[in-house]
Amino acid sequence: MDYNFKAIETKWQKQWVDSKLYKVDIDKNRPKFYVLDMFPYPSGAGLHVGHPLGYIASDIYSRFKRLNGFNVLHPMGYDAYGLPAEQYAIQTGQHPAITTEKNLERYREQLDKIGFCYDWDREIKTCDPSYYHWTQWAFIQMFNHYYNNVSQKAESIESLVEELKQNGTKNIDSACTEKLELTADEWNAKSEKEQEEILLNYRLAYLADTMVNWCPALGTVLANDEVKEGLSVRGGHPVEQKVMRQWLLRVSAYSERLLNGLDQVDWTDSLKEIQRNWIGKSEGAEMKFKVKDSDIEMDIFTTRADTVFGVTFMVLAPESELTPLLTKPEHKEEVEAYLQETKKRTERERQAEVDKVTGVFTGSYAINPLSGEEIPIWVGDYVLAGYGTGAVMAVPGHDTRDFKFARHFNLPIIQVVVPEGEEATDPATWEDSKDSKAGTMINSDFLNGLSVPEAIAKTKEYIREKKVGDVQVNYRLRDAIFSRQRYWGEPFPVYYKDNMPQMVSESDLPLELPDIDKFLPTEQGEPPLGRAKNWVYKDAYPLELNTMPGFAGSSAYYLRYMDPKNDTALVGKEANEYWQDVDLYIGGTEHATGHLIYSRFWNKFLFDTGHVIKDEPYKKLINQGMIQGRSNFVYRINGTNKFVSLKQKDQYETTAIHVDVNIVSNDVLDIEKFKNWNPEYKDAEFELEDGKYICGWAIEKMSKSMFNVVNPDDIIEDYGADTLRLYEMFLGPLEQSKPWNTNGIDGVHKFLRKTWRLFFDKDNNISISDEKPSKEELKALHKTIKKISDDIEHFSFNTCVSAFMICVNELTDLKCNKREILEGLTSLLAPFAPHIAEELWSKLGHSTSVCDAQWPVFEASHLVESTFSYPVSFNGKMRFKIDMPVDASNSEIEEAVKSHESAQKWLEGKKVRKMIIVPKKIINVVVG
RNA sequence: GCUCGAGUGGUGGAAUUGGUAGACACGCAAGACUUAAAAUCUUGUGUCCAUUAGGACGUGCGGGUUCAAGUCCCGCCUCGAGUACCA
Repeated sequence: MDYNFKAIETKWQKQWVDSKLYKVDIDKNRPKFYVLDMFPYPSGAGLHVGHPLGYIASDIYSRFKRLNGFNVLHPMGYDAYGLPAEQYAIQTGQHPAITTEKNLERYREQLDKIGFCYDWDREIKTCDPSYYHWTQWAFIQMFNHYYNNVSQKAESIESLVEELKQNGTKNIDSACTEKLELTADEWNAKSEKEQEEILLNYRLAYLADTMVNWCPALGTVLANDEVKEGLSVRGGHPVEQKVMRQWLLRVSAYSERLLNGLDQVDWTDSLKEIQRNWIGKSEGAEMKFKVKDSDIEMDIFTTRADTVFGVTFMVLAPESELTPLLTKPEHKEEVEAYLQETKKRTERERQAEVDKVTGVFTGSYAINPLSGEEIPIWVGDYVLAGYGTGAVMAVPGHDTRDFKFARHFNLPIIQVVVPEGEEATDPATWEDSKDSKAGTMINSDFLNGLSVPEAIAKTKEYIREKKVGDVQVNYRLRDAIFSRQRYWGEPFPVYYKDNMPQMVSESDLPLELPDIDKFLPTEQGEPPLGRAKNWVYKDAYPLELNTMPGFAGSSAYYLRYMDPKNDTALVGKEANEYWQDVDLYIGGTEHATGHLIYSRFWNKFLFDTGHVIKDEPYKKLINQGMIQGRSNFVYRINGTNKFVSLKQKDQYETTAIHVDVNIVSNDVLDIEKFKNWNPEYKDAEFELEDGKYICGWAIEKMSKSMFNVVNPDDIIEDYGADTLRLYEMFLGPLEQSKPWNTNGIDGVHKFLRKTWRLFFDKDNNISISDEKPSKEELKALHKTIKKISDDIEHFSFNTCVSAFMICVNELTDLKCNKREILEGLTSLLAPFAPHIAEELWSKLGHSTSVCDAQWPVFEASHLVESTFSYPVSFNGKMRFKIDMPVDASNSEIEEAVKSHESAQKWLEGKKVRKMIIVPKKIINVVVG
């Protein structure tokens, strides 16, 4: 019996738990290192082989850091609130808490088998009241703060109230829903309720009537990142726009800081780019256009202030407040009909029919503040109410959408920019607008002859001087809608008094989620919490019926891991000062515009209010790739029960049928298992090739319906956890998406067996020599120490596995069983294959865990060679090799090359023009 | 449309700063051991030409820079991801 992975893994997993090997505490004598995985939502399907990829990588890194003397925090928990459990509850009546608990146990069982070094004493569940206590607490803090644009941070609402009392809004520059103008006297004359209403305009957590993404199928509103292409991310149901009174978080207040913070963190460029695009900063000008025969002024935002002389019409969003005000009586009917029509179109239809030009004239005219010209005001649904001011100045000559609109409604087009290398032409002949930002201004009065950037600057200067506008920065980032009309989520710590929201006292937290009999909305259309009995505060005031969204619980969980049992604070000062922030965060890129924005916002808020010491929560972030499925097919001849092998399939009319990948090995079908797989195939016939049935394959999403789901438990059963860990790493670069393919797993399993055999003789007795290792043996080890140390730091785990294979192959060839070498190898291997390493370590005579061994120290002296084998190339093509002493001079090398036997053929009849010698790299002879 | 990333053998992939393209593994082929199978071991395996020796070609395509390009520059093609009437 050789390498018995089952016995070894069971034994050590038990031993680790019993000895609390992975428990961590604050230890001021050692430097800290915090490695975090994005915690999973425990779905009913359990883990498939793709889920642990990132967990294995972070586990390796954690163990590596521990071996290097760091005190490593590596926790795990569950994002336990969520839609699937609730939907299951609606269908079956089963309480989501029960389903969740069941799924969670299954996850734990699967995770335990892989041998992770989590400190389970720090486990977090977002649905646990002792955890969501602090989610509710943070919400209260946000309600009690506003964002001061001058100090660039959150400040208490009391200080704002004080300012309003003293000076009104005069000196206030803050993030708000709407810019208000009030004197102190006006403020002081308001009733308490009116004042509360005004304060909602400033609070960081606020209640407002707002256009929301309403998903009728799910019966709830969704945040922007939960909607893609007009469909809900979960379930793919249509989403419509609707005005509702909802809780929001003023995330937009932090736009600039969220953007700037990206420069301080070590994330991939692509992820930073996704966030930058999502925040969507654009610098431009806000300009006021007076409306003819009216006191109304239209505010518009533009990034192309230079083209203001090319404006030939204005367009309002259908939802704009100005639309009804600017509609003249004789156009009223037409405009109202248009508004009705646009309202009926769903967001999805609107997006699908991007090319369809629609709009209607209001009858009003605006006056161009620069040229004084009168320009018609239209309504069109290509202008969005939610961006900028909900109104645009249309420059059909230089904007594609404006151009289409102008052509469709026969509005004038003026050229004001001549692109580089072109002449001015008649716009009537154009097929498209000229959107280029490089060119020279014409038809633009005082801007004529300037370049576009010069003209933008000059226009901005001009409008400021004349007070017709100002330089303005716009962000695409919206405030996060924070209410969900669901049951399975955190209750808001909010009650209503006189219809105004009030915060539950902090001493009454956590406000626990009540039990209800049915998980559906009430007959009156209230959220499910409307069914809860006694859902009132202090026996008098109704509590909020909405619950918080999924991202609430995941926004500050990394802080809670630092101090998970603290019942007086989210995180205690001592714990926060020791653990500080996450040094390495590993998770999927799908959280780029959701969780990773919200939790950065949440953290910055807590930083502003002095509850945490770091402005950015995640120092380094790595996105592991997605593991796709690799499906297998069998080919049935149509109308028969006969299957033909891959090669022959084109000779017949066949249908490809998905076959369970677990009964296929290296694309060879196990025919007996296939017959038993489905009664339909019991009597199937086969046409083989070379005695085997070869299946076809395709890369598809890993899903039950494609029969391509591979369960880690099965792999562990057949090969062991160490093989699974190594194989997942060996598959390719961590960050790359790739299909799961079990084909190569034999290779890494063989490697582990080969490693085992270095330590044991034929009879499986340990056989270690205490002799001094040879030069070759030392070289093999130290080469590997260097390679592994460097590659782990670069998260290049696949090349680590290769390096181990090379090392073990070399040591096997050298028949090495020297203690010094094998001990070094064992500690190097420990982060990757902890079970076998632990077993070998104990067999080597150690009584402590290999986790606390020393990371081997690389000594360059073992790699020093006296000669180097130079590749010799002629005109860039490698022809032969020549051994030279490393200290050989260039002239010695030149002589040796010229007189070398193999060189004669290449030198014959040619002149050596040059010889390039790169020390310890290459020799290139230029001949001709 | 815009932004970002990637294209290397039959397959997964390696080549970290321009310096031997294809490490390591899978698969395949031949052989050893065995009654047989498994396991293990040995050898070969980019393509084409050549019995061999050897040679030509070769990192999506077309150019360029360089003694030297998978790697740098210019122009394209294909695939993937993100995002979108964002003014």
